[in-house]
Amino acid sequence: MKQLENFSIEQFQADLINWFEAEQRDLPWRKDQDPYKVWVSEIMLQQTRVETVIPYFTNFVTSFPTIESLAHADEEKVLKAWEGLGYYSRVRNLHAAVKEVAEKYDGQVPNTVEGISSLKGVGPYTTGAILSIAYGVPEPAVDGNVMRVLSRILSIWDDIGKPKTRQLFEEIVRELISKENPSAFNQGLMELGALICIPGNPACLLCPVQGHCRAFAEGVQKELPVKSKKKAPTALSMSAVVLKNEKGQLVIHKRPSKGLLANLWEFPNHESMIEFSTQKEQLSDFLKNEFGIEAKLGEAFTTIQHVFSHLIWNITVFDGTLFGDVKETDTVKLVDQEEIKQYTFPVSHQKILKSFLEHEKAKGSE
DNA sequence: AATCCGTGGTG
DNA sequence: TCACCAAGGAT
Repeated sequence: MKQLENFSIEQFQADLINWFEAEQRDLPWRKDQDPYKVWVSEIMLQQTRVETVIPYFTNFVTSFPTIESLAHADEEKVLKAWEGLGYYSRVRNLHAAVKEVAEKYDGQVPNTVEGISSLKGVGPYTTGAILSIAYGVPEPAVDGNVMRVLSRILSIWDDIGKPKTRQLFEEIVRELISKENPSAFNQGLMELGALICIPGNPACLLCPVQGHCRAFAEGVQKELPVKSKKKAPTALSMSAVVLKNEKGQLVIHKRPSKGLLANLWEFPNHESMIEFSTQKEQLSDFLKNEFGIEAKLGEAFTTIQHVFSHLIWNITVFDGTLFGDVKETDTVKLVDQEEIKQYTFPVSHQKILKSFLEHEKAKGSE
């Protein structure tokens, strides 16, 4: 492979692994090599920072310490343990995959590429990560860190935003990886990317493999990796309503099982026209048509902006009072302020609830 | 291949 | 402030 010509592979492996063994962070998923816990950590770490994951991981493996316990756990509780982490299909896929492992593999996480990669939510990166870390199998685990680090070390100018580029790096890692310690090698690359070879201003003076780095030798480390820009998120105008009955209960709705924020609960809301003057009428029609709800809508007591990776919600939030009763179903419920804690809400609707409670409090103290 | 899918931290 | 981003996968 031409990218590795004149590259000292064995010395690089040794320098990287020695550094990792000496300097690696003390992280909760590094206390043992339980394949289940390695798996959970890798799913949580997808597109999510280590500091964010730590408390979620600790709580999750305490609540669901084994494959069996997660396989038999209630869906609502599993989702609740993920609340606020984002990318909620990860936990739905993890739950389904763990059930499959419990049934098909007698609770043993597979140790082959075919077995692991066929599990829901487990792609090329996670396959390599579990195999190398939990089982010591020399498979590449190419994530954003690995592409950034190797782009610099080998001075590779391919766009890491392109799917094809990941395959190139997998081929490179197949030749580069330590067969003796693939776990430390793969984790070392990622740890280096997280601590030293960071985006923007890499700490090259502290780098254990500086002597191997072609980008550093050429002084172009800040130019790498090449990464194409992503499309800007599109803004959406939304209306939402916190509806209360005479008992103080609130109306909540469960989102569909597919798509954005699947299976999470929310306050009734819909996309609305921008004209502020007609928002309340639109919302009133929506409530009647969608839920058969008759209500007296009050004031728009707050506006909330919530930014997703590909969307921006600008939500105008009304309060309101129910007329008569609401037909409760699997997807529409009336809950009091204690019961509501059992339901999983996206952060955007947590903001709505918080704002509503402050609004009520302020009204009450007038 | 390009887009969808969350959230919170950062310079 | 805001553009970028962080241990990706599914479609």
